[in-house]
Amino acid sequence: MRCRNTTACWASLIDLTVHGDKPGPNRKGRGQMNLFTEMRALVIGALERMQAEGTLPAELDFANVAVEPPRDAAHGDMATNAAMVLAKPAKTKPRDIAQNLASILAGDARITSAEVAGPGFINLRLAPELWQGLVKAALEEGSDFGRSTMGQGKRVNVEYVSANPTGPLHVGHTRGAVFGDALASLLDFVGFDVTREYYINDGGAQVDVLARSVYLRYLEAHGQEVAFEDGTYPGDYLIPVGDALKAKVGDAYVGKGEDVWLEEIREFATEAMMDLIRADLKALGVEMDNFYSEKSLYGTGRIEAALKALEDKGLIYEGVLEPPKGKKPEDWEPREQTLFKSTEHGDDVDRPVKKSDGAWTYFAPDIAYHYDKVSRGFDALIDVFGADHGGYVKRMKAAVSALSDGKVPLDIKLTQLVKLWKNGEPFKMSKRAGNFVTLRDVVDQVGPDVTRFVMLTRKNDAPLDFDFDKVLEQSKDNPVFYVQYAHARVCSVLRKAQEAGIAADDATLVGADLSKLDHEAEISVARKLAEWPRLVEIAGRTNEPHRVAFYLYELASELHALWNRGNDDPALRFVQEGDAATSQAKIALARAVAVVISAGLGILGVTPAQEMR
RNA sequence: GCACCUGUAGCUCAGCUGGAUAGAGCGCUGCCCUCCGAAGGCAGAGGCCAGAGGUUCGAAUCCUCUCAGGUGCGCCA
Repeated sequence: MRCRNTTACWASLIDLTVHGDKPGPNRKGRGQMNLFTEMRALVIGALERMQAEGTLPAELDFANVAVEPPRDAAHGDMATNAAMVLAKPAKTKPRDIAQNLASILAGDARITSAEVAGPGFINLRLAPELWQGLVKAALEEGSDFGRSTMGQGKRVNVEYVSANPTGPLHVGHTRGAVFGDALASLLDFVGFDVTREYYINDGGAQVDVLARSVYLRYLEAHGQEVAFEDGTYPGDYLIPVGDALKAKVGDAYVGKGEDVWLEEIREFATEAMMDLIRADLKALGVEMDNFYSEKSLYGTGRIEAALKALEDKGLIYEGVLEPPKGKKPEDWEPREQTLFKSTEHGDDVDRPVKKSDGAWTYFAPDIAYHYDKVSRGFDALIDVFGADHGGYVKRMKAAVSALSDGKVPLDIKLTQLVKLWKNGEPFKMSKRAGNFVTLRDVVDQVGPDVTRFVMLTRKNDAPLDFDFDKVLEQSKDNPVFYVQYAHARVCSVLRKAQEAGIAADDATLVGADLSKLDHEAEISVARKLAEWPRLVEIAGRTNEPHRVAFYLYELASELHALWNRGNDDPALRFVQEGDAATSQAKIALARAVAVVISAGLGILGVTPAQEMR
C-alpha cells in the first residue's frame, strides 16, 4: 500500500484485494456476477492446490495476483500475471509456475484454453456458457447488475458545489456539481453509504456585500437612482430580490443606516440566493442530502471547540510567518498571529486561524466544519473544489488528519476550468461584471442530460471544452449522442420484435436459450459487458466517475459494431423473422447492453433515450 | 522562490493498486452504400508517452532531477 503522506490514506479505507471468492448478497439480496473475480478465485484455488502438492511454497502472498482483460483481444478473454508475481517469492522461474498453473486451469470446465505467453502470462479463454450466463445475470439483476459491496457500507461524506450564496451558479460550479453528484452516485453503487452535502459560505464578508447590493436594488424598487460601485454585485438577478424586500418591509429601510438593516437584509438575501441555487441544482438534477451553514458555526462555540481540539494536541501557537519568497506583498510586515501547526500533518507552512485583528480567518470555520463532519462519524470525507482552491488542499488534509488522529481520510478532488465555445467563438464570463454564463444558460440550451454527460467526458483535473454546437450534434463525433443512440437502438429492436410478434420482455429474455449466442461478434459484446462490474469498482476506488462515461462509450461502440455487422450478415441481426428462439437470444444480448448503459447513465445522472429524433 | 496540477498520434483526449506489439474520435489516404438496419461502414498510414537518470522480471504508470504550460502562496472568502 502506498500513501503519499502521513495523513490518512483514502485507499486504506477499502480492502484493495479483490474479494470475489464468495459473492456476498447485495442490498437487494441478489448475487453478484463478476467474471473477473470469479476467475481470480479460480486462479487462487489452483495456486492453493499447487501449494498443497508442494509445487509452490506454503507461505505466499496472493494479493498482487490479478486477472485482467488483455489489451489485445487476440490474447484471449482474460489473463493472469500470477506466475510472474509469484516467481520471486517462490524462488522459481515464472514459466515453470505458469506451465503448472495453466495445466490445472485448463482442467476446469469453465476454461476452454489456458496458454502460457510472453514473460509468463497465462491467457485464458472462457467457455461460451460463461458469457451466456453473464448476459442472463445482467438481465436478472437489471439496474443492480455491477453493484458492488466494496464500500462495505462505510459512511462517506461528499461535499460539493458549496458556492457562495451571492448569486446564481455559473459554469464552473456546474462542473463541480455534476462531478460531485456522479461521484456520490458511483460510491453508492459500489457499496458506500453516501451523504451529499453543500457548505453554505454565509458567514463571511461576501454576504455583507450581497446585503448592500440588495439594499441598492431595494432603493431602486422605490424609484431611486443608484450606482453600483466596486465591491457590489451589479447582477440583474438581485432586482427581484430588491422587489421582494420592498414587498416585505415596505419603505422601512429607506434612508436608514446599515446598523438598522444590514443583518436582516443579509438573512433575507442569503435565503433568496439559496432558493435560487437550490432551483439551479434541481434543474441540473442535483439533490443534496444536507446544506450546512457556515454561520451556524459562529457564536455557538463550535469554532472555539474545534480549535481547542487542535490546541489540546499542541498544534496551536502564537507566531510570525515568513513572508512568501517570490511574490512579496507591498505592504508586508511581520505580525504575530494564532497559527495551526499544519506542517506536522504534511503541510508546507503553518497556517493562520486568526487575523491580526483577532477575528477568525476563513480557515477557522473550515476547520470547525470538517471537525463536525468527523464528529458525525463519517468513515471518509471527500471535498470537491474548483482548481483555484488547489492551494488549500494540504491545509485541509492536515486539519482533518489532526482532528481525526489520522483515522478519517480526506480526498480532495479539484475540477478544472470549463471553456465555453459557441459558433467557434469563446464565451467569456465575469462575475464582477454580472454577465457571466450561468448554469441555467447552459441547461436551458442543451438540457441537463447533455450538460451532465459532457461535463464527465474529461478527467476532473483536466480542462474541459464545452462547445454548444458540438454537444447537440447528432453524429458519431458526439459521445453523448453515440451512447444515447445505442440505447435507443436497443429500444427500437424491442419495438421491432413486438411488431414481428416475438415476445421480448425481460422475463421472457431471461429464459431464452442463450446457447445460441456463440458468434464471435456477439461474444465480443458480452466480453465488454463483463467488464462493467470491474470498471465500477476501479472508478469507485479512484473516485473517478469519468471512467464510467468512457466505458459507456466503448460499450456503445460494441453494440454499434455488432449492428453494423448485421448490415452485411443478416444472421447477426437481432430480430430474426420467423425464429423467435434465436431472436430472443440475440435480443437478450442487446437488452443486456441497454441495461448496463441505463445503469451507467444512472450513475452519471443522465436519462437514457428511448428514441432519437 | 515554494507547492499542487498538466505534458501521450497533426488536433482533442483515454490508458486499469506497474504487465505483452501504447488506444479512441477528429483530420488524412484507399475501398464500400441502386435493395433488405448507411443520421454511415471497412481498411490503412501516423508515437523517442516533454527530456535525462533510477527502482523492477517488466515503467506512459513508481522515485529523483531538468524543461514547458496552468493554478495558488498572511490581514480576501
